[in-house]
Amino acid sequence: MAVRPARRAGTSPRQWGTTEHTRRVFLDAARAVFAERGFTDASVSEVVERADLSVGSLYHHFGGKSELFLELWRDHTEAQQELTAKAVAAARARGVTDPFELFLAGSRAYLEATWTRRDLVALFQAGDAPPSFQAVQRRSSREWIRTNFKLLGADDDPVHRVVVHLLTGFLGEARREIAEARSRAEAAAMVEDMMELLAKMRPIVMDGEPAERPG
Amino acid sequence: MAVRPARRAGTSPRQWGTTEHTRRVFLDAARAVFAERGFTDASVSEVVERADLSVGSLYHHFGGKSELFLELWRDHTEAQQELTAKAVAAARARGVTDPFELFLAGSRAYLEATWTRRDLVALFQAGDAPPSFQAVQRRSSREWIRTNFKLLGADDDPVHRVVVHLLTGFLGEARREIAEARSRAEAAAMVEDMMELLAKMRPIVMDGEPAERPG
DNA sequence: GTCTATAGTAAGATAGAC
DNA sequence: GTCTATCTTACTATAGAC
Repeated sequence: MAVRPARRAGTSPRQWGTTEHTRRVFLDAARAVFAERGFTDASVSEVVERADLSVGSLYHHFGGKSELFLELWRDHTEAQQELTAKAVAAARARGVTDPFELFLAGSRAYLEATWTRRDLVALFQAGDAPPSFQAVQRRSSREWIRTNFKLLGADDDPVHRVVVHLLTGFLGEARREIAEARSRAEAAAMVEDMMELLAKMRPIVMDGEPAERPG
Repeated sequence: MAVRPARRAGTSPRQWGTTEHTRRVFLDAARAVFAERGFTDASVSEVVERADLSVGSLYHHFGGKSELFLELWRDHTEAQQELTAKAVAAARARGVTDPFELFLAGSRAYLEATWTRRDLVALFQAGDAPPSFQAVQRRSSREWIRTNFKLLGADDDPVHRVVVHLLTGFLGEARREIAEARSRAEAAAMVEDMMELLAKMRPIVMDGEPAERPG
């Protein structure tokens, strides 16, 4: 933890934080405020107050309330996607080749990561967000499914889009439920239930392709 | 169509609209404005202007922007639910008893109704809505599935909730796609594709129960 | 009971000094 | 890069005519 530069010290020469540090402080404050109040009811002033910085600085770094929210989301999803991609790579290294099995491995990692970040999961799944958010999220998850799991080819027709939505919707809603568990153990049990359900979706997703025989 | 009472006519005695009429005028204006701009970017003033009424009147009848939006949604969903319930009743009258088949019959009617109301479907599916909306919508669709289709019993555990979400999410997303079709014919074709996909969800929804034999 | 006009308030956004 | 002071917009509330 870096110590925040002293402020309001008239005697010492003014010290400024680095851009990276300031952004981090703003994002941490935003996480707390948005998680507590949701997007609409959160005020820029409260974030500023909590960060012990100024409105102008926030606008300098982010451009506004919506952009701050989106930045928080980007941070969060990047971490999640990295985690999932690693799990898929690990499964592949163990010799798994069936695409749906790889998808399941990634999904498990994704669901298991929910509990430790449950405040953010609940926030982004709650639906209270800037106007553009749902569209951004939709684009992002479509891309994510495509690049990580390569299950649905490059087709971009309505039915394929709905299948992708079905998967991301399922995972999102499962996370929402897991985020509300009362203990880490309960959350772990819910992951197992959800994985069982997800496994049943093979015929919908794979659309007639037979499962590969193991080893 | 009732003729709106003349306004700004200094000579004739002032005529007022009835509450019912005024509400209707506001709701029609709100439909146009919200459909064009979404919830956040729509302004109360623009709705008032389009309705050719006053801000105070709007607040008198609805209480605010969010409530106006919710009222519009209620209007819309009530109509949809009635339509769906009728289709299920009709199927039952034809002798259909398999619960999943009844569910399919209702879903078909629901999807087929999309095209003529595509502005509202797109609006409510877009995700730009007052803070409380997603929660309201979630509660409503859960109840709707439960009362109309009686497929999932009274269980209220996480897995069942996710299955319900899977169904409503699927139907909602399917509608979003259908609403964007370029012609009524294209929309009709998409309904068929979506119904085919939905039929594949039987094993997930029915959870092991065998299908009934026809006849 | 219904409507108009107008004032109040809150919060997002910006300008410009340091 | 940071901050304060200020602007602007739009939701909200109310007084009072008809």
